Amino acid sequence: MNLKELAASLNLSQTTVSRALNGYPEVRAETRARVLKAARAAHYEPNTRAQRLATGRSMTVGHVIPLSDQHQMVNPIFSDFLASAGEVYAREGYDLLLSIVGVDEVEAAYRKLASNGSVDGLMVHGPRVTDARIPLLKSLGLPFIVHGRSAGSETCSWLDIQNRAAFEHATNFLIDLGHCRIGLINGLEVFDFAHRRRQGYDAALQARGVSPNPAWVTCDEMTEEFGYRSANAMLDLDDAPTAFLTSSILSAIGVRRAVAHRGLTLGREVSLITHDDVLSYLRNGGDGLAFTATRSPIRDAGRRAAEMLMSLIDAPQQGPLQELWPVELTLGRTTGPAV
Amino acid sequence: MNLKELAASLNLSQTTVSRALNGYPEVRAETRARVLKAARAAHYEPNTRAQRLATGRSMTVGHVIPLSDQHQMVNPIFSDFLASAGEVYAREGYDLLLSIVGVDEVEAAYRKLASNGSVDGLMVHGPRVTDARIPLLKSLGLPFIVHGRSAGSETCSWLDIQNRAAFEHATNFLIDLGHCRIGLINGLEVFDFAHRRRQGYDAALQARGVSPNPAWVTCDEMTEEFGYRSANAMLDLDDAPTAFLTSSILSAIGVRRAVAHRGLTLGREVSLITHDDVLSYLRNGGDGLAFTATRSPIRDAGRRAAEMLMSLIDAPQQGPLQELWPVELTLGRTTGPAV
DNA sequence: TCTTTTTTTCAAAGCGCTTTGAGTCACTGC
DNA sequence: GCAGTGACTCAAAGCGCTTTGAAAAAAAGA
Repeated sequence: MNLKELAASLNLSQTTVSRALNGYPEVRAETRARVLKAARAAHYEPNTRAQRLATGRSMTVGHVIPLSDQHQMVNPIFSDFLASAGEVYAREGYDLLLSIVGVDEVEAAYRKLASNGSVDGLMVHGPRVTDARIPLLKSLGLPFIVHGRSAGSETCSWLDIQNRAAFEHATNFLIDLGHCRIGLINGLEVFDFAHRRRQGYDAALQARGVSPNPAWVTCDEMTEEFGYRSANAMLDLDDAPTAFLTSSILSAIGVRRAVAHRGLTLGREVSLITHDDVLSYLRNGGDGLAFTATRSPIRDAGRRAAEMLMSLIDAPQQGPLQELWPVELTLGRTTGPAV
Repeated sequence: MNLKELAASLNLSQTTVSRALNGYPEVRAETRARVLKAARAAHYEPNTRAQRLATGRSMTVGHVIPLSDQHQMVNPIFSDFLASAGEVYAREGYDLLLSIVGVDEVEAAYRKLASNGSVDGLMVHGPRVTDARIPLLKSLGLPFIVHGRSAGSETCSWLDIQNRAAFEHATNFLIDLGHCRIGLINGLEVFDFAHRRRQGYDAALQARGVSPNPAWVTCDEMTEEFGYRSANAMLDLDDAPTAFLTSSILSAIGVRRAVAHRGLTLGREVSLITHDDVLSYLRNGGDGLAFTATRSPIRDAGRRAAEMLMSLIDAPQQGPLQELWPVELTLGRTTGPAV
């Protein structure tokens, strides 16, 4: 059943039926009711392909997820981010086009999405400190939101959290507890979030006159194993850290394993603060998991970023939308005074 | 730049240009080269909306991800499954439409996707023991692949692993080690995979004359916390299990935490076998994580399921495609003889 | 009653592509 | 010299919808 047939069955023109269905005012209430009833009865659904061609809008937003080449690894925050963003899109009648591409095909993917018109807007994940995608997207003229920041993002729209302040705060908190050997188990510092966290860590150490040590800092994909390995290696040092900062709760779990394996206890001999994206299947809180953490729910970010994108698509000429969210430090059971 | 303009700039008709670009034979090699060169120079990309309307194919596959209502939780396997499936789609020139919907809107979502023609095929996630989606999709006439099985899936296409056999095997293995109190920390048994795993567990106990105990079985969303809680509760019993089976590595990590918390060691006082989907950021193996596990990489499943779907879209009339993958039991350091 | 305004409906022109059916042109072979 | 064959190319007809500009019908005003 298509519009033409539906119109014929009602003895109306396609125009009238289309207007009736789309809520235009130039249709008598009685006629509209008749049309809606018939449409429902016939299970009529307008063909999206035709609709999109006719309107020139694709009613689709694109998420391009870069797949890190070596490990073929998908950042575990994506599923939660996508889930919450997806809800917003669905509510607004938009489709979500997910594009999974190797890290060096990302640029080509954006270019293609833009030029073949298959999306009305884009979400940018995992921005790097300097990121070729930002200038590219600016030049393409498609609305986009960056989840995070990057060089050149002053003039574009983004949603980010205070990574630097959060880690500065966390580091200070550990120093206040008497720790002066603090390990940082960070994400890859080519990524802006990790770079900023490092800056916060460095700044706090410097401000408090605590001397840094390169051996106390590692950066990599934030897996459990990476946390375990890093903590193990650092704990083997003569001047082993007495406290750790991790950039992901998965790495924190790895640190916990390394610590437990040595018969030590988090919050006693070793302290740990992790960043917590509040992943739905890795809740921090109940039952003693309770890492002391800088918390910022990724789902809230996904939801808000999607809303911002919708708004930008509706009114592309509006100035850049930028939101910088504060991050709270929540106390768990993994921090205690230095022994 | 659109086809019309491109054709005009070349003094050719749209037909010829279209044929040249799409590799049809009725074009002189020289002409084709000229067209391709001009297209590249002008950064021409055919408008997908128009292409899809004209061809009647949407070149899109839909993944509908049900969001469990209570916890708003996304199964962590989805991101890996999507990533690997997405690669296949990209390679074949298909888009991936991701639809995140509440668990009771799933049916409506499928119905809509089918009737407005926005996808050429569908992937069905998380089938239940009896699942209304299966008969619905059969009636809709869209190609689809079920990741898992369900009542009525005998006549449709699916890819599944031997859940029942895997857990029967694992249970037998534990019994062979002398364990006769075995806890099962399962997923929600409304889901087919969990139901089958339970069957395997039950069957092994029965066959070996080991008496079951309802207190040794729990089912829920497979979080870390759930594993921790379940193990804790069971270890508090007078007749506490000496071994555990878990349906997810996350729950296994929770069990490990509970066990460690009591000063016990996995592989010594308590044994543990987990199912391992080989999630990219939760590798089992290196550095002592090494759970004894029934392994089945979810990425392989995603890739293969996507290939099957592509094949089904290309030739929808072909008989149902069904693959049942064996699951291997790999030894780690978390199993040992009962004490 | 007749014009003017408003309401309601319509025919037809796109949107940018693919594909059909027909045409042109240069070669063959008889 | 002419039909017969390939090799190329083209004009035009969709695909199913939205939207414009115009017309018909109904209501209002003079």
